[in-house]
Amino acid sequence: MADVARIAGVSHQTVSRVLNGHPNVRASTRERVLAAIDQLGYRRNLSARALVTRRTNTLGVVAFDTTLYGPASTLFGIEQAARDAGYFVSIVSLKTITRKNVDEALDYLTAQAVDGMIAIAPQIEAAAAVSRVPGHLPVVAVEGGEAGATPVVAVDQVAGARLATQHLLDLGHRTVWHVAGPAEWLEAEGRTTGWQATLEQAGAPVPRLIQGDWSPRAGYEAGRAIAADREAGAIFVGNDQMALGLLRALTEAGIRVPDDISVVGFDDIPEAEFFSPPLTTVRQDFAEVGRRSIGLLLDLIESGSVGRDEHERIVVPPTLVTRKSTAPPTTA
Amino acid sequence: MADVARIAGVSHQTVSRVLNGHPNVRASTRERVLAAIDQLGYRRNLSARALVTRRTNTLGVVAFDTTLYGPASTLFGIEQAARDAGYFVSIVSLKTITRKNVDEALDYLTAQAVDGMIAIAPQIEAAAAVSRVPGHLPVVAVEGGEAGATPVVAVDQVAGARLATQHLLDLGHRTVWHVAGPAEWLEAEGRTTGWQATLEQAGAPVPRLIQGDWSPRAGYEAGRAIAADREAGAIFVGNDQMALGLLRALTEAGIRVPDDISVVGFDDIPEAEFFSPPLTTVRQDFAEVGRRSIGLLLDLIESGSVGRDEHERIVVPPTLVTRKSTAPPTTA
DNA sequence: GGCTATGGCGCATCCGGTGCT
DNA sequence: CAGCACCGGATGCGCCATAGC
Repeated sequence: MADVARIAGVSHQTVSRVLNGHPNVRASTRERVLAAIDQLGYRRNLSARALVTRRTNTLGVVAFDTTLYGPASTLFGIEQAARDAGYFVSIVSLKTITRKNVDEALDYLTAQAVDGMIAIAPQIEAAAAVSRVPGHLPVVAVEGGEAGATPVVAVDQVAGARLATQHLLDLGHRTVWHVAGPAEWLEAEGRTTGWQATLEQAGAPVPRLIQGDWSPRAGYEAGRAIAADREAGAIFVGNDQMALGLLRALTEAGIRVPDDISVVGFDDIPEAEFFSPPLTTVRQDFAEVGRRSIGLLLDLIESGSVGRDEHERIVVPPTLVTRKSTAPPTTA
Repeated sequence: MADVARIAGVSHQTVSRVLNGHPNVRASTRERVLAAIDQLGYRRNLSARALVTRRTNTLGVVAFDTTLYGPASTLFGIEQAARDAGYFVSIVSLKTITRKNVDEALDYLTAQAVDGMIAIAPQIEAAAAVSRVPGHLPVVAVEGGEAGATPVVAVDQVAGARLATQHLLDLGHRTVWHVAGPAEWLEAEGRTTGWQATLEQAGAPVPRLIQGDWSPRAGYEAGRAIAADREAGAIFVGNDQMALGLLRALTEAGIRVPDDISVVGFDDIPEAEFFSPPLTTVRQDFAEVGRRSIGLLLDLIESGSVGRDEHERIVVPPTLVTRKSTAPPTTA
């Protein structure tokens, strides 16, 4: 910066003023400074800047299993939005969620002195951990639960499940079975809730819940069980991956979809359209979730508040994508 | 830090020494300092530290379409390895690759004064851009090409394609068709090369290449074309997603896999095992790629070299995963 | 060997100074 | 002479390194 000042024939503080868009600089002076900066290829030292401003211009993100389509997409949206807003993003992705794990991750980001944090906290344990971050640090939970005093941005899982269940009911199915995600996941919980509520509201019987773990394998096993007892005519599966496994199991058992059984998934992964048959599913707008969470976080940061007073909750609506895996029941 | 020093009854210098694991500190003093740190919940200011050490302890990663399984997995591996090594990671993910795009991303990370960079550069354009980063900054390209003087860590695409093609040949197929990824992708290029070389080596005819773009839709269209002219008996598809679309198209056309046509994919995404039929494919160890690239980058950083003298290239071997989508040809 | 004092990293910012209207 | 636009000197952020005790 001293060099720039010398070349431009001004003091280094004038350079600083130009850099920070301060008003009290004559246009011609600004030009000269800019020219010198350009000539030298100068870039200011962000560490020094952070030292005095006490802001690192970095946002921390804790994510879980970014190998899955949902988290990866959300992360992607977050990163885009943050960069557009001029923030750097530092990420920690965890394969498994344990209390220790999450605490370490939050600690890690705190050590880095991020200006704010986003935790993709789809599990109960993670959501709880989020509420333990140092009190002065703005935090937004994505897909977090109601618990704790952290602002949340989430897709409306209950509404999504209602969409799926109602769709099957509307087609004329007597009831709808459900293959759920793991119990610790808030999303699984929301979807189960929506499914059950819709059935009860319609006066339909609520079949026993089938537990899965999001994996295609779990879906496959659920499919085999369903194929074995031949009770179900319509199934709402907790995510598309499990739906894939389930379709596979039904195919192997000689059960035709949608002729014998209708299937609805959740997520609308890019592959879903090419399943056999193409999957009717519930689409989540992950990019929007990313954008909204960054928006909320930046509001908190810029307002200087920590946002834990009035627990804000932004909900993004999902939509139903109808394809070929659902049809009216064949009255046998 | 001054507070810690006061509580411990030493100078702030001694605190610094304890923090940096300096040897010349009496054990009892160290204890006192540690106790004081603990009591105050003190964390050192990394900006201040970076200012004087000129190292930010941050690694930059540029990735493309982290929504896809491959990039997401690689990124995950990188992040894990970096964190294990005590580095923060700052990411930029790009949806599309243009020269401008990539340059901006690299610029962005440079501005952040990262200690080193990893560019997941699977496209020719991206690989070229990588060679333009400021000369003093250590860079490793993942999935980059031979061009430029940047060290590279990559899965051996040619070998993978050979595995796939040879497998089909060994089953007795007269030749193997190939649905390739987009031409600008180095991975697509490598796979095509391996496929063609294997055919030529075996004295098998080389069918015309079918172009795809990695998407299930492209695979679907390729599948329709193949179903229409009924020439192919064995197909090596450039990735699993396209293979899914292709399987779908074949199914619709009443072609049975593997009875009528054998299909091999590439990637081994988690869903592949549950395709109809379960897909024989080539597995890439993305986590290993992530680890190796971080290892290489840290070597460069710690050796103070920039590593552009002897263009190192680390190659990770892929493996064939045999499932149900391939079988000997039915001699009709 | 075990410790303390001093200086400086590169920046922003307060405050005070110059020249002009 | 008041008031403004513009600019520079000094100071300190929290840390590490060097020299000294």
